[in-house]
Amino acid sequence: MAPILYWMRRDLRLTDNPALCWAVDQGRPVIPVFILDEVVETWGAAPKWRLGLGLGSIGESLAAVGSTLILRRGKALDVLRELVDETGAETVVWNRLYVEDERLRDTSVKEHLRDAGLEAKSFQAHVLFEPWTVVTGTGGYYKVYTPFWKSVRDRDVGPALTAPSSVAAPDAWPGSDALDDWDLSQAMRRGAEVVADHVHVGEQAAQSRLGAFIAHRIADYDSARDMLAEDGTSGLSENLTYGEISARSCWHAGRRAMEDGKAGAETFLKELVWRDFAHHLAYHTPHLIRENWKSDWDAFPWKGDNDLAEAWRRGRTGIDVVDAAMRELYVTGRMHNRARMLVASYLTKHLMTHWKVGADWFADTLVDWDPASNAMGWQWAAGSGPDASPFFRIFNPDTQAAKFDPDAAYRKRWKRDRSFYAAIPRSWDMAPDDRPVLHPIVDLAEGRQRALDAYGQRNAE
DNA sequence: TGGAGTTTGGT
DNA sequence: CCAAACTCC
Repeated sequence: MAPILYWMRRDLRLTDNPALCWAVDQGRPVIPVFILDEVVETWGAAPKWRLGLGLGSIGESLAAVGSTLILRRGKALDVLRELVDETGAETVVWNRLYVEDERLRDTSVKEHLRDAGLEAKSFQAHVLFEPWTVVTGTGGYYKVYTPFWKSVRDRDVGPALTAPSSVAAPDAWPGSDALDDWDLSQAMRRGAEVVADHVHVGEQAAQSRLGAFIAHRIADYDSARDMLAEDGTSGLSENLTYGEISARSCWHAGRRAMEDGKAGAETFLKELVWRDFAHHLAYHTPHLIRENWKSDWDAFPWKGDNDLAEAWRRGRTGIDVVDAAMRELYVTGRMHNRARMLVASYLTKHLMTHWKVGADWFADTLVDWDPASNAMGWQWAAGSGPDASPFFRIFNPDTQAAKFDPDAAYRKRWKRDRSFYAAIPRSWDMAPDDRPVLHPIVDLAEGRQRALDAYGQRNAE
């Protein structure tokens, strides 16, 4: 019986996995494959490293249901063709993605497979609402979040699919690379062993994280999620980006919490929909990822990468909360959402540095990096994006810290955390006895005014 | 999902 | 004197 190739990408789970479920339901052998392909090769260091952990975990999960994850490296289409030749597969299935490089790849793969007489099927799994299904009254796509939210919040997302209890194996497995040979940690030239203490890898970890969040934290989510020192967020971004849990599972959990009268539940649903909105925008306006969404920002006198940006990266700006947040980033591979907004505002406004510099750095260092959310977030902060904060909305890091870190617990925690020195890029050659930056590299009032002046000048032109 | 400076209306 | 309201950036 001809096996089905299941091409895994950002869907490293068994539960609520439409492509996998469909394949299993055909009653034919299924061959799951992950390809280290032309798109994945472009990822930054931390995402690649974290991917390796995720692949290890889903490999074990697949083994537990009688299957095997095949690992191959190469151009996606070439590898799939080879596998078709090797296994006699007549069908290839996958779950859809929406960012341009992924979408161009997938469209081309589908075309070529069908031209070769194969069945190629894709499924919705990564987002709650596919970009082309959310349409404004005038037939366009949404550019502002709130109307987007209102148009989707009452939709039925369908039930989550149960995980297959067994996955039929082919008579013979095609050859597979060894995960260790890919050396996905190679690019991570900083302390992977430090970050490893902070990641929650795999489907089980994701589900228990969701469970704990719903049970203990969602009720206070509204206010607690903004507090820098509190564990008030769901922490699920890391799992969602690799598809270790489905957005739909999170959605159902949030809806149930809302029905149980948990106050913060709707805010959690809104955050899930922000993630969808990012993919909506990335699909309809692919340039969101790399260029100013509003092209009139092309004329803005951004500084490119520069010494101030380097101080920002190294957590040596002299602004306590900014430096703390950058340390949190290296040690944990993540950063509190409020801190992300704050360091992004600081880099783009006070340091007048192009948002791409920050976005690229996040793409290299975050274990929860998501191309759509990252680009949307940075453009929102910079003012160049759709539904963006107006440029004059400049966060004062000290004021923000006073509001969201009132007892300075967050700032103190990361100032004192010595593991930072083991977690930073080795090339930085920084040591605990380095003299701390006590004086801000840019005065907050001056930086704010300089940014406002540049904005005013640009508007006057 | 602002901040800073000013006005206002209460003490 | 102070905080809420308001305005401009």
